[in-house]
Amino acid sequence: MTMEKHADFFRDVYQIVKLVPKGRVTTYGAIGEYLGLRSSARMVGWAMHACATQEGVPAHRVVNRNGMLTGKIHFGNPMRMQELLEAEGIEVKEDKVQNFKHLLWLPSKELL
DNA sequence: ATGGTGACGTCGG
DNA sequence: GCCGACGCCACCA
Repeated sequence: MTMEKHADFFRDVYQIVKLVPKGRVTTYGAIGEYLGLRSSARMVGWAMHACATQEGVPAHRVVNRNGMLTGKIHFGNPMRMQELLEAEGIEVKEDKVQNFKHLLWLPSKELL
């Protein structure tokens, strides 16, 4: 029942995350806004938590609106998220994506 | 039922 | 620019 609703919600979120280009990042709020969830970015975070270890979803490309790696804790190893980003050429310093503004990928703009 | 918590964000001060 | 309040909504004790 509600599980199906959640499943739909998860699918929507994951689908967008999968569209984030390698070497770019997006935010919880941007995803929520694109899905018409107004400003319940928390739900996006909740969805991401549900897929934390799942394959095929580049969860490391989702950061908060300041470009900070607030979800690093949920990657098993706290360093994992940063490593994944750096492996894509993204520079991370003090848990913050450098040049964040330039790397930001907004579904509402770049997606048709 | 209720209050606290959280991968968040906006607004005031 | 930092801090607190508030809005958000699912989850958990």
